[in-house]
Amino acid sequence: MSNSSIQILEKNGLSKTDVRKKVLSLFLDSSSALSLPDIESAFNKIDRITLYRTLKTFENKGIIHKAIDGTNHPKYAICESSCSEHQHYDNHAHFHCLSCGKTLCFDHVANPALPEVLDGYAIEETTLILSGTCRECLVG
Amino acid sequence: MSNSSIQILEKNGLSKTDVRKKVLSLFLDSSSALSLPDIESAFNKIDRITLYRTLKTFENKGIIHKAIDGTNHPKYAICESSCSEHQHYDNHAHFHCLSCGKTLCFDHVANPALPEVLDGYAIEETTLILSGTCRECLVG
DNA sequence: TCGTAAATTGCAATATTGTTGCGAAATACC
DNA sequence: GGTATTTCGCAACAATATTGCAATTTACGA
Repeated sequence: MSNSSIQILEKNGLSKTDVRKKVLSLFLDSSSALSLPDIESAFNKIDRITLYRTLKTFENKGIIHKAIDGTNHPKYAICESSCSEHQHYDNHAHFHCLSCGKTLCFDHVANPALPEVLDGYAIEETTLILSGTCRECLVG
Repeated sequence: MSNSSIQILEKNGLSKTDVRKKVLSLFLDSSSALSLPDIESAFNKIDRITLYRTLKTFENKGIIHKAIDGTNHPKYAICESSCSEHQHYDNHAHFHCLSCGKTLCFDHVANPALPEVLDGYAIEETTLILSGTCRECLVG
């Protein structure tokens, strides 16, 4: 259990409970976005309901963000350090591997910028999903 | 019940059942993408399981396509006429209204083109979601 | 138009995913 | 160390999705 998970909890004014420390460590150690079942199966015994609430708390605080990958199953990943309770700045694309199912943050690919108004529609946010085959699966 | 729904069924070699004709008409008449509950509530009595299967059949045949809008709830819309059982060509963005929840096809906004390989990842498809406030809600 | 084979529908049962309330336990803090 | 507050974990429940199977409907040749 890394030290930084405790630091993150402190920084965000969250109490340092076992569940939070464990889940946060998992995110810090993981290179891909995690779904609720992913997290559940990473521990031998963890309450699903607590997990829902923990993820919601983390998301509200700007510690993790939803990684939209088009699968209709929410996944989460650690946020940029600039994210806060008040605003997320995770303006990057996510890559979804159709072979292994993993979803990764592509921090180096920004979501496209669009005019604020398009055909009378107010565009507040853009989300870009890339899908294909990841490096590991290509090497296979 | 429009005539074209029957034509579409014939073109795709599907038997012309009541459910299929009704659901297809609804799609043809609708300006926005439809979720399963949307369709369910449009008719006074329709079996949910049949609906799941009908949508899957239509999707496989290239009659409708999933409109990914980041909500984790699948929605569907009528495909381009060029779509077939073998290949979908619906390469456009979808707009999701955060106010009324409706999702629309933005046929005039193409999904971004990306290199086939990026950092060792094979990109097979890109998906673009625009979210904001739709025309109707802005006026509203 | 009728009869039969094949496909589709709708019900039952079940699995999966997500939510709410509340008492028990853990944490924060004096 | 003791107490107020927060969090956890169980129970119950709601919503969403899937599978098997018998009954109905459709397609189609006679």
